[in-house]
Amino acid sequence: MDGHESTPPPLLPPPPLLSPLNVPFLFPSSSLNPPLESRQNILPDIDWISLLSGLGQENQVMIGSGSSTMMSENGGGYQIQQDDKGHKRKGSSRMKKTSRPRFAFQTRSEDDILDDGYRWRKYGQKSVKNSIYPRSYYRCTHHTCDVKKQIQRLSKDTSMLVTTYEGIHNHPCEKLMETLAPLLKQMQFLSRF
DNA sequence: CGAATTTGACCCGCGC
DNA sequence: GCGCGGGTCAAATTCG
Repeated sequence: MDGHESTPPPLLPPPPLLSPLNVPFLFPSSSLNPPLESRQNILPDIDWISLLSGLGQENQVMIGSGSSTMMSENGGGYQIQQDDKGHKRKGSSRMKKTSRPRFAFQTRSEDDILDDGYRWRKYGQKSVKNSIYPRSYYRCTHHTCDVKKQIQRLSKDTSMLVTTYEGIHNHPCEKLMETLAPLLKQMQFLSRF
């Protein structure tokens, strides 16, 4: 029996903001904190809080680069969608029927696995219709966390990767913490003066 | 040797 | 009811 019926409280913003590492057009540099200017250029102001709090309804968010609204061929944009059309399996022990927040976004990446700071375990792979590439299914390895994600490459534009997150992490991002730890220590040290 | 991945089987919803 | 498509399970295998 898989007795985690209660859905964990959302603690973190959705992954797209935390997952710039291998996505050059999101944040061109390896820096975790790019200058505000360039960030706004690519990523318009998003009210993630209200976005997350409105999970009861259907939501769709599209983000384009600059003034263009749609994701385009020039490699300058990406697209975010959210929906909560959770699939249910009644009477089955396999899945909960609770609908969970889902975020889908496209990234332009050569790498099949984009490093978003969380640790994932692959639990399935399926070939999908109308696509020559298979879809991969991942689950967050954190014991208390039930977040899933699917990754699929577009057959139309093979450099595009579609990532769909389902659920919200109820724990901090390990790699991010790892990175920030020495920084925080130094800040603590400096703040004593 | 434990953890992660692979992969075929299985399950379920949906359209016809 | 049946077949198809998509999602998950779990045993076998690989990896670190």
